[in-house]
Amino acid sequence: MKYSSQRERILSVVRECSDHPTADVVYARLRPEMPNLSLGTVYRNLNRLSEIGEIRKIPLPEGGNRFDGHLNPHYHLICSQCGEVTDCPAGALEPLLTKVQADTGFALEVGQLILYGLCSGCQKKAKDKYSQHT
Amino acid sequence: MKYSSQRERILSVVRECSDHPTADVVYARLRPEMPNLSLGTVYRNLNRLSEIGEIRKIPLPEGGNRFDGHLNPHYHLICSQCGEVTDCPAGALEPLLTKVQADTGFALEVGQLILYGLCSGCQKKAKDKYSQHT
DNA sequence: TGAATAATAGTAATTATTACTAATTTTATA
DNA sequence: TATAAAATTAGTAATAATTACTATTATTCA
Repeated sequence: MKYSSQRERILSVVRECSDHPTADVVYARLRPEMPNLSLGTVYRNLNRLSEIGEIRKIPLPEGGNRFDGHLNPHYHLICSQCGEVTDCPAGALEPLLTKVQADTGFALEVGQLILYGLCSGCQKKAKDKYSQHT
Repeated sequence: MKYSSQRERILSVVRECSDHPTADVVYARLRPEMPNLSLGTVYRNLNRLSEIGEIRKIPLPEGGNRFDGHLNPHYHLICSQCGEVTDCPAGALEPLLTKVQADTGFALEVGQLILYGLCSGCQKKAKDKYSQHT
């Protein structure tokens, strides 16, 4: 793989952001400094970087992908309501992963462990909505 | 929600198949008996059925969704290589769900617990590939 | 330095999905 | 049972995210 300044900046942006940007967001953030950067280049490089393990790809339940430049073992919680992606340290999950592996023969990728549910904010909102009617 | 024969058949097909079909597959399976069924109708109904909890939507990492008509508590293992979706009983994971919930305040949807990794078949293939060079 | 190769920009194409609208079906009621 | 209101459908057009294509540009290493 040859060096390219575009790829270097794309990697930097993903590493510096902690908000799990989409390809589009990475593109928007780089446009000011690289006015003729192409969106296709962003997609191509995000995919290659995640293939070689420099970053992680996070598929969203509602479609689309986000990217994560932090490689420390952690998993992702995605809120089905607001779409927020939260990081959680993987530590507590190690025994579980071992168990799933033993039970199923499936080699789990910790970086791809994604849990869907409702974040505490949206749980509260949902509760408040119901209590209006009581 | 009003009754419709299309929705009834769509639900049946998803319940009868254990292969987690996509909207496209459901459509293809119903076409012979309902020649002017519309793909949009299939999408609309699969989404509504999953909203009301009659079926489950399974987002794939590579994009696209699959659907599951089996509501017993289980989670899904998705192979990053071949895309195969395997069911696993949720029993083994209960402690995990409790722990994640306690740690993060995140209300996990068991039906949306999706683990990505390599299935045993693809692990074997990958291993065989490497051993050619040794 | 310069040939070989990889990467890019810009555009077109693809894929899964949703939106739109007129016609049809369902349902509750007279 | 007829019928009016509302939901649903078929068929088509539109959208969104992503990939493919190609001529040009940048990198590499001999």
